[in-house]
Amino acid sequence: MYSTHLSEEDTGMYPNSQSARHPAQALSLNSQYIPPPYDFSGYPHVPGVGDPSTSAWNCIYSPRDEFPYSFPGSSPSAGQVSYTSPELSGTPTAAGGGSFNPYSFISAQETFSSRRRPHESIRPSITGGKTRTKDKYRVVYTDHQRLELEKEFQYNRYITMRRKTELSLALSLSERQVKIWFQNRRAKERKINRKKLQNSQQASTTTPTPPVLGGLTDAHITTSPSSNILSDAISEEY
DNA sequence: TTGTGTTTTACGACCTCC
DNA sequence: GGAGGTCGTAAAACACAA
Repeated sequence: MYSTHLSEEDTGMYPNSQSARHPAQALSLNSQYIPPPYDFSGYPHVPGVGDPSTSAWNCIYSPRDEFPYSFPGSSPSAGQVSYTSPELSGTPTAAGGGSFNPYSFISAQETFSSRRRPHESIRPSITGGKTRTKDKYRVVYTDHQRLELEKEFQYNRYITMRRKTELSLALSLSERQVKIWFQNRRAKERKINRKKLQNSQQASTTTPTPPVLGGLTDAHITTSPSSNILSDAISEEY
């Protein structure tokens, strides 16, 4: 039923995927995309989660050499993603001592887990494993994995090759999993935005009050990593 | 419990771009 | 041709009301 070829990159399907092109520069959706000037001195986008100057952000996301794109109307400096949800507002502890794991947001992970409590038995130990097999159709990512992916997503809707590689290593996921997670995450955001747009349209037709989400359109999700949409979405989802 | 609805991984099909 | 994009979907995992 399902092909078993998956996890190509676990076996090296994309061993050196150094594609020259970035999707954000090529896809049609790019009509919405405006590469902003990036001046990420530090990592200002997740105030509640990481103060670049004091937290693990510093070492992990140290000067992002690779974030050539962002979202229309957004500027990272203005884009203060607010992890308003309790789960996401965990304060990252200083990066875990010594060993190479730039993603040790221990407390964040813990707080993140308040809602979902995936079965331990199926927790992914996917490193290099197939993920859609008969007895393991899909794995459930750990809260930590999801938190880090989410943070990256807040920073940028489209992950770069380099960050994908870094994340996959740090989170013990394959690059393919990271890529697909981002695809799914964008789809989720579009879905949320569509829903909100519908709701606001309905509201505007049924009530005299102006729509709260003025100007919000799906396409523009894109607006900013720090958009209310997203914050809301996060709040809703986690 | 269990039934039901929603969310989360993962994929295939198809598209665009280089 | 190969990479990654969206879209639609399958099925597991999960939440929650009855």
